[in-house]
Amino acid sequence: MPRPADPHAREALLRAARSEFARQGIDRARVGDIAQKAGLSKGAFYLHFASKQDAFREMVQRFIGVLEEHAARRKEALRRLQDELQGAEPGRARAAGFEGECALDVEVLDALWRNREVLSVLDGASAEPHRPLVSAFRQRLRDMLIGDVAERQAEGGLRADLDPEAVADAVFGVYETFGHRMAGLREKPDLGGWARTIRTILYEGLLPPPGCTVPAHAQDVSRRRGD
Amino acid sequence: MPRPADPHAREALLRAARSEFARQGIDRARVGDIAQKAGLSKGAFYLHFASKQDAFREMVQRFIGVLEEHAARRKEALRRLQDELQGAEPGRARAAGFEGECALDVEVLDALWRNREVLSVLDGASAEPHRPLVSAFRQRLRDMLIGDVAERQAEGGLRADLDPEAVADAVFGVYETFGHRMAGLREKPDLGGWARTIRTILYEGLLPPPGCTVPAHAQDVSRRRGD
DNA sequence: GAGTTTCCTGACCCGCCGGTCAGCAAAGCG
DNA sequence: CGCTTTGCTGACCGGCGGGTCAGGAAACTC
Repeated sequence: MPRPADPHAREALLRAARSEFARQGIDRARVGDIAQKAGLSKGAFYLHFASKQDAFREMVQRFIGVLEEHAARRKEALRRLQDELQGAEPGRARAAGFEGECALDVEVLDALWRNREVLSVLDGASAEPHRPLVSAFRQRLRDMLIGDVAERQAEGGLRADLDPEAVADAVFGVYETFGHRMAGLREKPDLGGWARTIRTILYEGLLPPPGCTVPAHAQDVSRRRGD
Repeated sequence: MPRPADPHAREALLRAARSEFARQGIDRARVGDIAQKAGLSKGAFYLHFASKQDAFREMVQRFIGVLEEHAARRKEALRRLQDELQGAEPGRARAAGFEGECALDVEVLDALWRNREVLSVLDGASAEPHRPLVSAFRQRLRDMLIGDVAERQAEGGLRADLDPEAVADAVFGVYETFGHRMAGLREKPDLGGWARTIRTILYEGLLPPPGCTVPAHAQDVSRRRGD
């Protein structure tokens, strides 16, 4: 009669793996330390995973699943929001649309917060032999984002004079930097505030809005200065 | 009479080191391979550097120097541009200012292009024991950027209602993603186009500009949809 | 309680590689 | 050319750690 595997072993090993990967990087993380952290042995690790790299692969695949789930839910929620706001007065629709979208962004940021160790690990895994897996992961996210942007541009929601790939990369970059910020925090930040800031920067840009009290001369010239 | 060191040895070793670091990551890069790539021996490597980590540190410090030099030159060039555009008609000043700034951005992007291997290395060095050095490097860049943003906000060039740290992080994120793009390219991209695209996204945001032909209703609702 | 099967353990093996060092030779002066 | 000093070489050493495996024990059925 076969002995059933400890149902928690695999999860514990994965949790320990990502913690050690985040702390030491994949290459320097030791299987012995991972197993010990999980309360198991090296042999147990190798029962569940073919190799360290295998554990890393599963960690990434799970994270992809999380992000794709969020993307699907967000898409559907945006559609429902759009339907709800039809017929509403443009001003109210705009404000409610913005807040609604920010609320959805908060969910994504929350998922990033809960997976901030994974973000750290992925950060430090851009060289061989991890590169193919991480490149594929990034490209998958990028493709999702590019599709989104192109769709929004086609329906007039985003300016259509910019290359969707460039836009997607800019958006990706902003989220990634905010993801980095999470790595260094002990407590959950104000994700609502982050969502509004990110959305404002991405939608409206960094220039002062029209009607600003700065002298037109100073504004016209310094306005084109950069970061 | 002391034998002078080969004047090219250190440079050759650093070039080889960054190439191998970019390819394999610091931890998996082998000193034997680095030395061989430089046309020298392991012993020669250890004559010039205390350790692999030491070579990495010098690589990062040189890159900081490059970026700081560019930041200083850019600051000075912007000041000169500002003086030149004083008294000019606002419309012309704005357009000329934008193009002038893009030209300066091209120089920064060019520096990133020439150091794209370093960008790759830094990408993959976020775990211990490299973390302190890389975090310090990033924080230094971030501080420069935050200072810039705060200054621009104070003089009305950038909208002042956003946290300068958040703005700096967003800008940093965008440049970083475009830096990533460079890693995968064989030939220099159209940096002028990149500069304009980045500047447009950061200054004006992703929403369609006023006067767009999309129906107001569709625009008002879908306008608040996101990435 | 006995028997069977599988899970888990942790000692072990082997290859790898960072860093060392004895010795060779290049550089340059007198 | 001889001598001195230092740069450079590459064999060597020792520690490390990925992965293996023989054996113990847990799980479960009869």
